[in-house]
Amino acid sequence: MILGQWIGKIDEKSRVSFPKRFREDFGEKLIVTKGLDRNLIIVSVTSWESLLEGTVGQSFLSSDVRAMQRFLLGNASFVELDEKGRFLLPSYLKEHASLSTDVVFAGLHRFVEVWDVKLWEEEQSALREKLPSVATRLAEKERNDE
Amino acid sequence: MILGQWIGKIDEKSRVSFPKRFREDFGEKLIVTKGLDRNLIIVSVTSWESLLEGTVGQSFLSSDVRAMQRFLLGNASFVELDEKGRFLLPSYLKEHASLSTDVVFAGLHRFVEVWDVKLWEEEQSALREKLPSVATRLAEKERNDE
DNA sequence: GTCCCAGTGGGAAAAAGTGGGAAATCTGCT
DNA sequence: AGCAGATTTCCCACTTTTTCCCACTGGGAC
Repeated sequence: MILGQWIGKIDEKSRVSFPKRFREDFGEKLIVTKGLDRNLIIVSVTSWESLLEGTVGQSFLSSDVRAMQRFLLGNASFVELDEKGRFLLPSYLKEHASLSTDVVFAGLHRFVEVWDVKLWEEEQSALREKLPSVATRLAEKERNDE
Repeated sequence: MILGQWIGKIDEKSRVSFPKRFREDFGEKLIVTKGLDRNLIIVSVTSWESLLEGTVGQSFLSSDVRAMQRFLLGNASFVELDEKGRFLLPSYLKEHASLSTDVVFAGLHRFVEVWDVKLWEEEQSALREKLPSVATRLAEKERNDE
């Protein structure tokens, strides 16, 4: 179970330390990709592959398949940690998440999210406002699914 | 698994660097052809035939198959990389994808797409809008296929 | 305090990317 | 056939990026 948060830095060479506590779960090789919000997602190679099942094998004649592939595969990046546990962050990902220097790594069960500190804090305070209604909707959904 | 993106340039002589990270998977000899959108597709010689299965591998008695053959095969160009990993881009392909100087290479599992940077960004933001519905349709399709 | 380790920063060599000259080849025209 | 202009190929030079180290810092344990 991956959880907790950690604050790290991006240096001039776009290197980022991957939190030590997550390293044993993920290994030395990671997949970094765009998140659905202004953030990044890091997953291990093994869970990445299971995520892709059923989408990438299909024919490129379908425009839906092409769209999904462009999002899932085109935006992803395969990175390896150096001996100090750092990896190189591609610039297109850095831009997508508006990362400057200080970033937050948040463990979310099966994957890790990366946020710019500032945006993370904004998200947190926004969360405080909307959490009650979110909880209500989730509860309704759960009831309907049964 | 081919994934990730990279930005390259087309120089005055219509030469383009093929990203290093893709080179080991593709080798020195590539096939470049028109994509179904405003883009190009690059395939390795070895996976070219398997990629075509299900598209042009079918009977030539079907006029749809013939049409697709004309598009994919008729527009294909066989190129070789120079010692610096560059290849020459035929002008009819350059025009098809509206390429100017900066292009994006996106790795999509078995092949690479080439886009003009501007068009790629537009595609990305369009993707953002339609991704939820795309995901739903793909999930439904998968359920029906079972 | 000292030791140790995770994290951070940076130098320098190597590799990759970019640009362009000049020879070689091709093309069309007289 | 022979020439002129354009295109392609081969090669070299410069710039930027990446990679591989090594050194420093700061906090926690002893």
